[in-house]
Amino acid sequence: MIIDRNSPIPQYFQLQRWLVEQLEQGVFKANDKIPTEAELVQMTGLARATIRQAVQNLVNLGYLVRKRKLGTFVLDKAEESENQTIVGMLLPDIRAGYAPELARGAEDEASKNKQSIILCNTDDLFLKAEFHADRLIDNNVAGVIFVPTAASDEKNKYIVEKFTNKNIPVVLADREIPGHSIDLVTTDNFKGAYTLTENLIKQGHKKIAITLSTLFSTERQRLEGYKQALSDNGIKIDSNLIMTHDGLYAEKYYTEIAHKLFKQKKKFTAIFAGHDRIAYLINSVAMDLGIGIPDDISLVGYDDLNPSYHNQLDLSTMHQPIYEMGIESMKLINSRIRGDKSKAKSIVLESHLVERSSVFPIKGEVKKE
Amino acid sequence: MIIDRNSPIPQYFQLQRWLVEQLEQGVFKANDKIPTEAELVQMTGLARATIRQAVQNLVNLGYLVRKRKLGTFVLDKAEESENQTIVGMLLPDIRAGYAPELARGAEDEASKNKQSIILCNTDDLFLKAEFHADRLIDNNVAGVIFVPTAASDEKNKYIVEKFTNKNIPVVLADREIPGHSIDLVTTDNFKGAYTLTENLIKQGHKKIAITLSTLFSTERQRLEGYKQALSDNGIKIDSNLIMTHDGLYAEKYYTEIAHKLFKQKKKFTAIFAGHDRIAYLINSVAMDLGIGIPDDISLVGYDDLNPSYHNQLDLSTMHQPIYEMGIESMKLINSRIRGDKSKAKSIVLESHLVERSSVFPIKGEVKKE
DNA sequence: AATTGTTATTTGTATAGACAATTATACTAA
DNA sequence: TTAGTATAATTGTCTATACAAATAACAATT
Repeated sequence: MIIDRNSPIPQYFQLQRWLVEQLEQGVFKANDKIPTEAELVQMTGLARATIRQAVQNLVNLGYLVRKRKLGTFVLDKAEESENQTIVGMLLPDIRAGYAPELARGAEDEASKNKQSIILCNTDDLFLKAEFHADRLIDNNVAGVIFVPTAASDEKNKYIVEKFTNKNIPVVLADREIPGHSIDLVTTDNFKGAYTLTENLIKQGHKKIAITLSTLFSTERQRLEGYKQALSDNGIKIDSNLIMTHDGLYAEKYYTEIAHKLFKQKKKFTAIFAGHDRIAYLINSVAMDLGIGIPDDISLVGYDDLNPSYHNQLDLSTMHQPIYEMGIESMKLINSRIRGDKSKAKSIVLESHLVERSSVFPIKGEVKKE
Repeated sequence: MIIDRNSPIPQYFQLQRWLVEQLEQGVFKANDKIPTEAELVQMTGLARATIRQAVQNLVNLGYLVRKRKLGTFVLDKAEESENQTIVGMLLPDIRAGYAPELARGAEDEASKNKQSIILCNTDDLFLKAEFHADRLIDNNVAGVIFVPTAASDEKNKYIVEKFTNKNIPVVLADREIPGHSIDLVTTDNFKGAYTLTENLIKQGHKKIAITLSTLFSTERQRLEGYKQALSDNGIKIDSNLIMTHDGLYAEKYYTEIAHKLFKQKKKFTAIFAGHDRIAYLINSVAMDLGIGIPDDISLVGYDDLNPSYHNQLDLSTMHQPIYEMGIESMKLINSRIRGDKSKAKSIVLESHLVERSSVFPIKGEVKKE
């Protein structure tokens, strides 16, 4: 029996639930006609007004459409809702680093599905991320692409859970949250840094300085790759050459670090900058100090940002497919929006070395493959 | 009388309209209790079920809340709707030129009001702008910030009208649509180019080449400013030194143009690049050709993009307050969203000259102020 | 002072029946 | 063939009535 007249649950609501069940089980399919009100009266024994109340609610909820004289029909939920969704995107700063490229990749993929992206700048701060998260939830975003902030893993997890608690899927882009299994699209920063460092070693460099921030999983992994490459090549790790700091990227910091490094110039022949922006900054400090790159010191970066803009430096670097990262993040979030409940995925994209002219091979020391 | 029983308009709908009218006229104010169903039965002579139908619709539409035993109350529409709005932003490419800075300014101002921004890349193409416009309308944006595309004025107007026909206000950012009076936030490109050109003249340059696209109002105005400055200083305009093209920005074009220019090197001493990206490209062509800037040729740009990134060139340029342009665009669209019906405004922000070292003063020719 | 019970008020759910409006379809007339 | 017309099916609007459920406010009890 469809309706239990002794239940405390309102009968119109019982009917409503039953109808939704039929829809979800595919008994009534998209564009099908459901039984007429008269038929439902027969089937349930309810008054027509009660039937109408249930059906009206489902019309309001977007499950059904009524057509005069024709009957009541099932709306194609997928068509109506899967498109036209809005996806939130939380990234550090749309002006800086790889963010524009990432946003563009995501937006291009979104456009294909007639989706839209709401863009939020976190400046890598937990509080801003939280603020934007609440707004995105209020705006009923269907999913979120999140570049974790510089805050602790717990705090980043907290942001993710704000969404997942409301059944809004989240995909992390670029940076992971260690110890938590969440969908992720990134590159292999360990491997990339390993390759980059090994390339320096092959060109005869043994004393390689590195400078980066420890706040982000990506840069920490690059540090590990660097260390491993040194170890594997029998080079002792010199902690004086590892200049980490635990703050956000700021010109002031890295200018200081660059100065400190150059003061002990004789101790190293190459610098591994944590990312391209650091590399460009180091280059400009070097110019100020009259140090030539690559003549005096070799320099590599990581990211391969917009090389056309600052091709005066001609930086050797590890190219990350940022645009593709945006696309893949969007594809993954879409599969979650469509209801893919499988366990968390990590999509790891391939980086590749881009050799330009900021590395000077040390004569007589170049190893052959 | 509230209800006209002879009208063909359903009585529940008449009542509904009457209630909305009362709400809008402030007869029932926010958080007020409206008459009970019993009272409305008395007032209208309708059956309670009909009353309920009208009230239920208004509950669904978010005008009212029902509270058992207490009555039915007016929701504070303003609180619910004025904030939480979404503003659309149509710009050429979030990766390129001033777009990131503009987007960030707009987003920061939006955040203050708990608004969100949907970002769309038009690539300066009419068809993409149209596609995104439809999506923005579907997403019920409350307003739109639009950087006109490279298409004709009529086509850009058509995009604007798509929105205004649906009562969605539009603010143009940076570029205007000549001949159409629409809210605009920009800088004075004529004056800026005039100042920039005059500065070159003061430093002894008389033969100044210029290269830019004629597709955008901004660049056309810069050309006019350049011409006027030459005329006012008694310098004849040499059409051989004006290299315009009527396509979108593309490295290929400007590389060609730069090569053409440098072939007739002796005819000029300075180049006015239509914007910074062109300037950086010209610089890199010059480097390839072994031409020194500023030693052989002086170079100025327009925009003052991210100078920290490519400070090898140290470009003299006209600084445009792009971030502020984003903020002001957002403020203006918000005043329209809040219902400001006054006539179209043009907000013109101040640019200023940034003198760096890409201009070489020609000895003995420098004029004094 | 705190708890429990009662009452009146108001919205919530439900029935049975009537007529109106709309429109796909079939039929009819030009 | 086309245009108009009737008809039947179906949803849309409306009435009158009844009882249920929730709860603020008050009263009674402990």
